[in-house]
Amino acid sequence: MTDTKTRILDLAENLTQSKGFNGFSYLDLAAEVGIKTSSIHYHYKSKADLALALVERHREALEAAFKRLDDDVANPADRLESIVTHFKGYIGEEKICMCGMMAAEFESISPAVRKALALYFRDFQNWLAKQFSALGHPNPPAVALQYVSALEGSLLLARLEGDASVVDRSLDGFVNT
Amino acid sequence: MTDTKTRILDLAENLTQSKGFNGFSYLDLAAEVGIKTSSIHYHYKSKADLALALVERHREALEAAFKRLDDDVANPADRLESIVTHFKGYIGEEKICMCGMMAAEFESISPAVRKALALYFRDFQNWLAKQFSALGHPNPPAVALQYVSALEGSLLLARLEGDASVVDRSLDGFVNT
DNA sequence: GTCTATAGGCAGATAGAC
DNA sequence: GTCTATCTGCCTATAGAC
Repeated sequence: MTDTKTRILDLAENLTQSKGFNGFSYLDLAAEVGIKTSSIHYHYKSKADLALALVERHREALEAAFKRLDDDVANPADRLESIVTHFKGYIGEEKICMCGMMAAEFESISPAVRKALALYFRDFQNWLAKQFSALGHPNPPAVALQYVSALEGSLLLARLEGDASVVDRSLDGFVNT
Repeated sequence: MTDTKTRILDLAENLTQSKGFNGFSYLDLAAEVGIKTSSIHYHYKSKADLALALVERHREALEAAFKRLDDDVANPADRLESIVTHFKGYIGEEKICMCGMMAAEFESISPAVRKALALYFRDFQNWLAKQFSALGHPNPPAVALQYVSALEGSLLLARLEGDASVVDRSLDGFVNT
């Protein structure tokens, strides 16, 4: 039994990934949760507040996922594969990366959310750089940026083509085994 | 003196690149063109019609740009650089690739527009593959996909960071000179 | 926490005059 | 081609009762 506030956030995350943060309304959330829109406002006063909560929780979840991978998976190449598999899973549900979506909606989000988004991608790159470093790459931060760019772009193309293998093929060659 | 229909399309293209296709209204267009919303409807009966016109014109423009580059620029590496410079120019205006933006808005666009978008990216990759082929790459179509993915993703990140060099760095290494 | 009721604004779209 | 006028519907948000 998850509490209402969490259910709202879960739902909002899903909708953002598929339709974009501007692609759903408080009414969509309310209908699905089974309450009224005014009750959604009780939990998140404005939609901008919801956006910030969404990105901040997502960044924490990313950090947690990294920690888990670092603990459970010995090989850096396997860690990368695990992350990619996660993102590939979005395609089957016609979703993309939530933060990639919000980056596309850059013009309509608040400075606070922009900062949180930038932080998300920097965290992502920092962790990737560590993996590439462990794999012996000469310039880990550079490869990390290329990797994130290719991943985010490939998700757009993969959903368009309805083919998750686009993600694999876009990231092929980064890990030389 | 450009005609009204073209001015509408130009304006819609700009707005799509910055705010997204769902981020502007007929009222935005009307105010800027200096006519009423009903007049916009005269030129493009529905917003879905406008979307299709937008993508189809954009694909034709891309083809024309490729033809010009093929004619005017001898070195394939220089052609690629020219294309990248074009996309980098978007960042200063807080814009991204129009078709990348629409790909993010995938869920809210018609099947016809989805098809047109897919065609755009396939054309793009075909031309890129030709350049990589001329440069002696062993697997041109594969590199072409990686290149487009990295380009589209890097535009999202570059605008977020307010730094066009993100695009350069994301595409570094594709052309080995 | 959730409700009812309501506000003010904007969306896409159409009918018909000029 | 452009206008006025208008429709229906949805949006975010708030006040106040329970």
